[in-house]
Amino acid sequence: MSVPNAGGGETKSPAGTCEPEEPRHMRADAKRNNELIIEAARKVFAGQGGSASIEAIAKEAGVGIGTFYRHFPKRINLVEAVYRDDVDSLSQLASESAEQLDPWDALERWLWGFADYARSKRTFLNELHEAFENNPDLRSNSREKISVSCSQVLARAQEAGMARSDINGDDLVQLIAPVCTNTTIGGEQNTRLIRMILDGLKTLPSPS
Amino acid sequence: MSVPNAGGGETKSPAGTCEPEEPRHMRADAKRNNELIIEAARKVFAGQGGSASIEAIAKEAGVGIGTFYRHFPKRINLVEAVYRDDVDSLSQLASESAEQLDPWDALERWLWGFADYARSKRTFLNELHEAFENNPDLRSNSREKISVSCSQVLARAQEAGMARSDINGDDLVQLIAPVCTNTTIGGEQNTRLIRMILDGLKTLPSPS
DNA sequence: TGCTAAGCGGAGGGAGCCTCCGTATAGTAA
DNA sequence: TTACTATACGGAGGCTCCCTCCGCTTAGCA
Repeated sequence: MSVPNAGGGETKSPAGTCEPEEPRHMRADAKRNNELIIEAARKVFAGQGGSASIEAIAKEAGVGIGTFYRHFPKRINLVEAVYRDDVDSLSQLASESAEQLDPWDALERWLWGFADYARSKRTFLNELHEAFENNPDLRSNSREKISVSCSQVLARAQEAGMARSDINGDDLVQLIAPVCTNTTIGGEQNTRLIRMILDGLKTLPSPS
Repeated sequence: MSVPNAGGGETKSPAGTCEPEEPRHMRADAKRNNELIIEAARKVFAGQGGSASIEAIAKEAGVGIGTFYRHFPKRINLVEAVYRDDVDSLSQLASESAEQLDPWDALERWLWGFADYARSKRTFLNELHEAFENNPDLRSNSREKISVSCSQVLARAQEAGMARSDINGDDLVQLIAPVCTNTTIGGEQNTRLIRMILDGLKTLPSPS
């Protein structure tokens, strides 16, 4: 969950020097609205694309414009928050799947989750690109997190002999992401291609 | 020179089926304004970035808003026109250089011209990306044109024994473009890197 | 020289972004 | 429970930008 304005201070007060262990209390209503806005933004971006108006997002979230801007002073802050939240969800999905499912099912569930994530980025690639430019760490940190999550479920399946071992998490992510973000690949084709990748992943490498 | 609304018809009339040999007469003032707008847009985009206002561009061009929209009904049409014009300039530069200069100087001059072109794209990469999405042919056609131009000057230098022969136009473009579009590379560093590439290009391949 | 298709230009409607500030309330202390 | 206040809410309104519309102007032609 990303809370750019956490700390509740006025916009003018310096926020850079706060002690990290004491993230300053946030009122329950503020926290709830923050989550509502991110959830609404995800929905509206998916429906209307990344250029959707802030008014529409605030309305969908059921909050006023003023509240919106208190939480996300710049539009880019919102894009970033939605993205961070998506990436965090993927990390969580990896942990949950690993706890609850057998190794192959956990891997498959995570990969489908990742495919959903990647597909959802198609509608606001430009905005995301801008967010990356605005904050270079965002890209590298997220990439790292995703790679770790993928490796987590993949390694478990590999150790159980359920997935081929000549591929790593990064490879897999690089293989699936483009298939999902490419706008010329339709939904049905996308699903078929990912199924094929999964089948390949399940197969032992052919002797060269 | 790109003239999206050439033919002077109403916006509603279909423009896709025109005969290429008879581009329908365009009044001299219209042609002049079209060129003025593209030139102004290049200047304003370079100074203010791709999100510069259309008002600013029209003002720089010395034309009214109405005139602007007669020439470029959508903002994206302008981005496309500027880009096409840039690419055409590169083609022209290749031909001119080949006529006027010795093979190596022609190659070098074209490559510096290409570097300028690529650098100028940094300020409106997002807009360009949008234009490519809007019109997929734009990307492939432009890439092809640039590749041809580069090959034209490169081949001449190679035939004269002034440039190594184990590299082709596409390679060279792919090598230089990222160095120029990368926003983390400063102007001075950029120049040094390109000089180094040029030196490498002049050198015979080392035996492996 | 006069005609007219083509082009010019800017007022103004509409939409979106963001600020400002009066009102409401969660959390706390007594 | 009550009273207090730091924190948060919300929307009117100012600003900017996009684009349309339509009356005025003029290049090019007969």
